[in-house]
Amino acid sequence: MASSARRRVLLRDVAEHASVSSATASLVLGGRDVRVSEDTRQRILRAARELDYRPNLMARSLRTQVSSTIGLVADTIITGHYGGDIIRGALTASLEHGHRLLICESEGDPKLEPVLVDDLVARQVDGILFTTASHDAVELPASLGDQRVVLVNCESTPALPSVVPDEVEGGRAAARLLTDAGHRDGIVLVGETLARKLPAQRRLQGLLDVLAAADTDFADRIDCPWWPEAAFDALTAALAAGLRPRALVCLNDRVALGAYQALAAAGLSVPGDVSVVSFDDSELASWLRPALSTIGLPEFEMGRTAVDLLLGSDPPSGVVRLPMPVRERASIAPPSSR
Amino acid sequence: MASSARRRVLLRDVAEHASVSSATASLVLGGRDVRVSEDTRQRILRAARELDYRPNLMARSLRTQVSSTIGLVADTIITGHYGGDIIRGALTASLEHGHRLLICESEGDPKLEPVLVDDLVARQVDGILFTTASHDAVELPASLGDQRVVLVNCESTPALPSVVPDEVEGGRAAARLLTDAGHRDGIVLVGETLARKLPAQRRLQGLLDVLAAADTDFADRIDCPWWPEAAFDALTAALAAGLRPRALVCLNDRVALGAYQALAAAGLSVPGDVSVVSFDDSELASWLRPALSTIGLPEFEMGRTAVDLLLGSDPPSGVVRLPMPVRERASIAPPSSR
DNA sequence: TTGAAAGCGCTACCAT
DNA sequence: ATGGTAGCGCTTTCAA
Repeated sequence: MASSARRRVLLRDVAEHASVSSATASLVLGGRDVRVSEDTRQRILRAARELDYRPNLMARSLRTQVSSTIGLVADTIITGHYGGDIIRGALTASLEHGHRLLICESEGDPKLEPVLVDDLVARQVDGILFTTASHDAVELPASLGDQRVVLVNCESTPALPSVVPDEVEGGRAAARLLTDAGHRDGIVLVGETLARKLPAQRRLQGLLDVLAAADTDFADRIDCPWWPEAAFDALTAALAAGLRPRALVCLNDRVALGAYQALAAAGLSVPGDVSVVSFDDSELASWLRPALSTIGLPEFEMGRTAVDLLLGSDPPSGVVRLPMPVRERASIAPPSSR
Repeated sequence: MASSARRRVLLRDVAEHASVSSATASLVLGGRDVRVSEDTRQRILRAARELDYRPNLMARSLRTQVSSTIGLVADTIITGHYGGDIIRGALTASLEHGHRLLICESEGDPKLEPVLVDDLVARQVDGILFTTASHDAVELPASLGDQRVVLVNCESTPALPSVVPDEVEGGRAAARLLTDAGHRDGIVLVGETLARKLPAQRRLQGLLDVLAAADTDFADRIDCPWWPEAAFDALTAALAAGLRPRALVCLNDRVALGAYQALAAAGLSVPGDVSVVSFDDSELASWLRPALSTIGLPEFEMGRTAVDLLLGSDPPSGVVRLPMPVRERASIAPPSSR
C-alpha cells in the first residue's frame, strides 16, 4: 500500500498523526500501556496501523540494552546432517522467547572463534550458545568473558553450563536392547574408543555396565574410525579371519551402515544371523533394510533446552544430561539357536 | 585482565585516555583515518588496546543505517541434511563481507513467514535471503516490500533475483554418463515427475534431450515418491513383473538407495547387471557400495553466490543457474553383453 | 493522564 | 589536524 519511495515511518510520525507525544505513543506501542486513557490508546493504535509503523529494533535495543538476539557459534555443525537439529531446537525456542539467532561457524578454526565471539558481543547479543558437531571437551575463547553462555554438545573445564546427551545411560539402553532379546554370547563392539572421545568413552561405560550385570562381556572389539568404509573394511577382515558375531554394537549409524554392507557381502543376514544396534538415529537408520535399532541423539531437545537455560531468569549452571531416545526398529532378534 | 565488574568501556573513555575528542577517536578506530597525525593515531590505538575497547555495533548501526547483518529465512532447510550447505556457503560469504547471518525457519508455516520477514526488517538487516529445502516456486510475503532480497533454491513470479541449480543441464549430464558408457537400451527412470516439481521437470527435460540425441528413450518409468522405501517397493514390484533394466536414472540419492536395496534383493549387481546414476550427491552417495555416480547440488556455491549478489554494488536481477557438479564414482559400467 | 527532554553509544557535519 | 555538537529512533525519567 505505502509507496515504496516514502521514507520509513517513525514513532514520531505515529505520535503526530495521533496528536500525542512520542512518549505516550511509545508507551502504548510498547505494550506498557498503564496510565493512558482508552481513547488515546485507540487513536495511537489506529495511527500506527494506518501508517504501517514498524519500530526500529536497533534503536530500541540501543536504548534498552537488550537486543533480543542470541549468538550461536558452532564449529561446523550445520554440515553433513549432524547438529542440524540442535540448531532447529534453538531456533524454535528462540522464537518462543521472541529472540532471533545470529549464527556463526568457526569451521573448526581456533583463530576464528574469538573473532566471532567478539563480534557477537559487540553486536550486543543477550547470550551465547557455543556448540560442536561431535560431543567433545573444548577450550573456550577467553573473549567469552563474563558473557552469559551455555555450551551445547560440548563440555569445558572449568565447567560452564552445558547441555549434552546422557551417553552413559544411552550405552546402557543399547546393551539392554541386546540382553533383553536374550543375547549373551558373541556380542562385538564396532568402532574405536579413543580416550579423548567423550561419547565413545561414555557409551562404552554404559554398555559394559549392563553387560557385566548380565554376566557377560564383549566377545570382541573391532577398532575402526566411525565411518562406513572403515567399518566395512574392518568387519570384513574380522569375518574373513573367522569371527562369527551374534550381535553387533556399532558406535554410530555410519559404522552400522558399513557393518550392514560387510555382513551382506559375507552372506550374513540381519537380524537372522546377526543383530545390530547403533547410536545416533540419523535418517540413515530408518532407511536401512532392515531398519536399524539405534539410540538417538536428542539434538532438537538440546538446542531447545540450551536456549531456555540461556534466557531463563536464574543463571544457568552445571551440566544437563538429556536422555537419548531409544528407537527400536527391526535389526534385533533373539540369538539364533545354531 | 579487566575486572569483570567494571562497566563497558566506551569510545568516550578511549578518547579521554588518549586526550583527544571522541570524534577523532571514532575516525581512527573506524579506519577512516585520513587527516589525523600519526602521533595521535598511535595514541588512540594504544588507548583502545589498553582499555580493551569494543565498539557497540548497535550504536554504530543506528547512526550509519547499516547493520552489516543479513537475514535468512528458510522453510525447513536445516533439517535432514538438505540445505545445510546452502547455509554454510552463505555463512562463508557473509564472513568475507564482514556481515553476520540472522537465521530463521518458518517451518513451512505460511503464517510465520511475514512475521519473520517483518522482524528482520525491523532489525534493520541489509538484505534478505529467502530459501527453501527443495527447489520450488514460491509465494513471497508481501512484507518483503522493497527490501533487497535474493531467493535461493526457489523462484517466484514475478521473477525476483534468485540462484538455483541448473537442473536441465544436470539432467543432460546424467544422461551423458549413461550414453557415454554405451547405454541405449533398458534405461529406466525411477522417481515421480510431478508437474509442479521444478527439479523433476527440468531434470527430465535434460535427460530426454540427450537420450533423444542418442536415438533412444526411457524403456520404462517407475513412478514413486523420492524416498528409499517407496523406491524399493516400486522397483521390487517392477522387477517381479519382469522388468530387466540395464541402467537406472534415480531422481535423487534417496531413491537410489532404495533402488540399490531392491536390486540387491533381486540378486542383481551394480554396476555389473545394472548401472545407476542419480542426483544430489548427498553423503549417502559416497557411502553406498559401489559408490554412487551422481549429479550434485551446488548448495555451497548457491549460498555463497546469493550473498555476493545481495551485497554486491549493483542490485541483483534475473535468475542465476549454477552448474551441478558431476560426481563419477563406481555405479556405472558399459552394458553387459547378455 | 500526558509531554519535554535527556540519553543509549556512536558517526558526521561544520567549525576552528 | 582536531573538537564541538547534533543527531540516528527509540525509551524513560521527571515535571506538569
